[in-house]
Amino acid sequence: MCTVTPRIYSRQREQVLETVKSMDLHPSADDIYHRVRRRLPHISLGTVYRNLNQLVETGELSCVQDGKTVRYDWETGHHQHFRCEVCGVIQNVEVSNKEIMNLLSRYSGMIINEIDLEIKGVCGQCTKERN
Amino acid sequence: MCTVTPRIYSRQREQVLETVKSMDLHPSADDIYHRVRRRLPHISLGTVYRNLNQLVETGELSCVQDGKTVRYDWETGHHQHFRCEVCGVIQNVEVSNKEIMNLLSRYSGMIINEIDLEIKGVCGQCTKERN
DNA sequence: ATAAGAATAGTAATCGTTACTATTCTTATT
DNA sequence: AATAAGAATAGTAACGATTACTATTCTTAT
Repeated sequence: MCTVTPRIYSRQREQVLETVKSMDLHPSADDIYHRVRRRLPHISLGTVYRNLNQLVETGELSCVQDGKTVRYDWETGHHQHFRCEVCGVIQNVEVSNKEIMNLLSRYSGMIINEIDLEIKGVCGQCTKERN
Repeated sequence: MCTVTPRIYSRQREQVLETVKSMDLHPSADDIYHRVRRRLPHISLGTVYRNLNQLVETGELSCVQDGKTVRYDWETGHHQHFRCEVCGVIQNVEVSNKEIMNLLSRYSGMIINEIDLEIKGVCGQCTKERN
């Protein structure tokens, strides 16, 4: 039996989700707040946070920790992150978890549930601009 | 010519470093503050933060982001982290960067400087206790 | 002994986020 | 359509981690 948390429609949640989907990857809650306010000028920051958290819980969005701030992402499939140390952009990259797990085979006492890989470097764009 | 940032001795910095070295891995700034106060009861939290940041900059300590708080580590060599989702412990694990980089060979536009891998799961201790 | 300027203690301020509360909105039922 | 239960909201206060500020104290080269 599959109990779904009862959830009521709200224009605010709809707009938060639509807005994240319309933005480049990895906006912060504040970025999203300012963008949503174009459509719903009276929405409050707390509402944005509450809905973002909920949407992450239900798997409709994913998120990454970026220093002390959380950034959101409409790509929810399995992926890892590349962060450019020059311009700060975060790009999604795909590395198979299975391959990473193979590298960890020597650690046998623990159960591995999730792998978070962050690659830091200089993105393609910034590499070009440096020359 | 190698210019070293002028840095003056301070009992506080010495104790911060000694204290981190004497603690289990990954204490937070606040953990360290409370421990250092046993020796230097008048040290201020700001001083602990300032010195921790400095010690990380000079490579005498390393640090990991843990949610919104930073945790410190006297192991400065190359290593990755395993985080237990049950007890919250962070353990250092070693995975060769070269092997991970091989998995990323398809991403050719970017320059990779650093790899941050966080593995989440259940640690050996918690696995035992569950049975 | 002295002077320049690091470093400090203590406090206020910042930032991202969560908690609280009175009010408004959604929805199932009539 | 009217109603009632309880989600969700706006607005504000509070929070935790961290940084900034400032007058005072320490360290060190001279």
